[in-house]
Amino acid sequence: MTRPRPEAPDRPARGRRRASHSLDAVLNATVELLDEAGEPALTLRALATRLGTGVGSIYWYVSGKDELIDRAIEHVLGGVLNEVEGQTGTGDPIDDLRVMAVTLFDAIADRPWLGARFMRNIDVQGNSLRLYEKLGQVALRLELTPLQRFHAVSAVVGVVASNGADMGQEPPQAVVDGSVTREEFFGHHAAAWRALDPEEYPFVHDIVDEFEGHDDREQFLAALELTLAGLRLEAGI
Amino acid sequence: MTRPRPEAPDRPARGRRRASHSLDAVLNATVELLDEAGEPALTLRALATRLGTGVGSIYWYVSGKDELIDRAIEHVLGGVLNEVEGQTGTGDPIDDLRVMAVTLFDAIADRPWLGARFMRNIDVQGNSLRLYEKLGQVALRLELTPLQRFHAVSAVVGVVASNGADMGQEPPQAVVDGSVTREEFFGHHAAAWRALDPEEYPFVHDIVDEFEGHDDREQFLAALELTLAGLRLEAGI
DNA sequence: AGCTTTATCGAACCTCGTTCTATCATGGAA
DNA sequence: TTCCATGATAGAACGAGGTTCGATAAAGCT
Repeated sequence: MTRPRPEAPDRPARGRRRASHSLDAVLNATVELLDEAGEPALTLRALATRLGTGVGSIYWYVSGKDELIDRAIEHVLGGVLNEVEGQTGTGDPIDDLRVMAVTLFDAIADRPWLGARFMRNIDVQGNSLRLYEKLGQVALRLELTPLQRFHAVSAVVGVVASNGADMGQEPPQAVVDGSVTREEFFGHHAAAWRALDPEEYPFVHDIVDEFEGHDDREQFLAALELTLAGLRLEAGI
Repeated sequence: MTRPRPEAPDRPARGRRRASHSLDAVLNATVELLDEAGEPALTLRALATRLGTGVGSIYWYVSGKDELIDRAIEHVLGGVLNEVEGQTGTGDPIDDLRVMAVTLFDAIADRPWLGARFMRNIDVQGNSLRLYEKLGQVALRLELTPLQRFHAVSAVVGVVASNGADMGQEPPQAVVDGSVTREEFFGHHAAAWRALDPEEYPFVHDIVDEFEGHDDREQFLAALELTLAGLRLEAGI
């Protein structure tokens, strides 16, 4: 986690006199498109159409599609940050970490496209850095060396990102046309797994039932719990 | 983790009489391109040129780029599987899990492009499933419920994938032109972090030294250790 | 009134994945 | 041997997408 970005020379805050579009409008429309149909739906032409403008205009606010997405992520992360800031309890640090991690995860679950890039690049200044900091401040309350703390926070972010990224890739047809439900989709594969040789695939047979009815959130919570338990042990509390 | 693929109707094994190209050749060239310059370098035209053939030919072996990459991953995962199969010790299950996870991670570190898609889609039949199974067989030696086992293996895979995916996105210019070394790159951002208000960003200041000199592998090992410690606790050993 | 900066627009360009059609070799059937 | 189905190849053409460019207008400044 926490790899910085090459540099994003933020445009000088110019006075938007009669701004028909402004960066905010572009970002809002971007988020709309992403929410509605995920990353593939976000094309510059579609965005321009929605904004009632030309493609070229977008390039005045943003250097390209990459920056567009990065800025959109920062945009929605602002909301998440507010949510997280409201819940910095003063109780057990591990419990606080859990609450914050779950909040992050739920935000991603709501916007699967976030999962793909989430927290992969922490800019200097920005909401992702602030989120990282907020998480870390809880870790400051643990009796750890700075290195241990760095690793601890990275690990927690990793669990969120890893399980969150998973949500970003739902089965394609199931969503588009409703021909196959999620149950059918997983059921189909579970059946294939059950058909495997039990001698050769004992583990797959052992967990196929759990796989068939598995819930992404529970899976995330379980992974988080393991990491937090290890952390509690390391901190000796 | 472990989301199955929509279905890959594997082409019937036809006799390759005087096969000038064969699926293997295509896959090898694909892996070469990916190794040399990552995913963006893999275009069908570049692949065709390297094979000394036309783009259309590739489509005879593979249904499209997606399947091409999936098959390429399966291709290299075969080697990883062999490595892993040689080291299924009979000692402490947790130790065995660690060894296998580290082997997986190192394989990804060698081929950063693997990180992005690694284990995101576990096909029915295939090396990724076999790897998953191998990991799981170790977990079978732990006193856990099937659900706990399912979550445990998913968590371990998640740690590998999450930290492995991180390697898949090194700073771009640093590799292309050697104008900026890795040290300079991280040093630059560390400096920016140090310039932040210590009151507002106490955690960032606490760990900035560790960040500046951080090592991806150590970070992965630390995260893995936390998960394994939690697992050991859960299994009561 | 000029001139510069800010902002907009869409045509044109280029790359890429994919499709389509033409073509050739091979191998068995007649 | 001849002929056709099949295996296999090649590359032109299509369409979608990101990005560049030049033209243009509106707003501020001198």
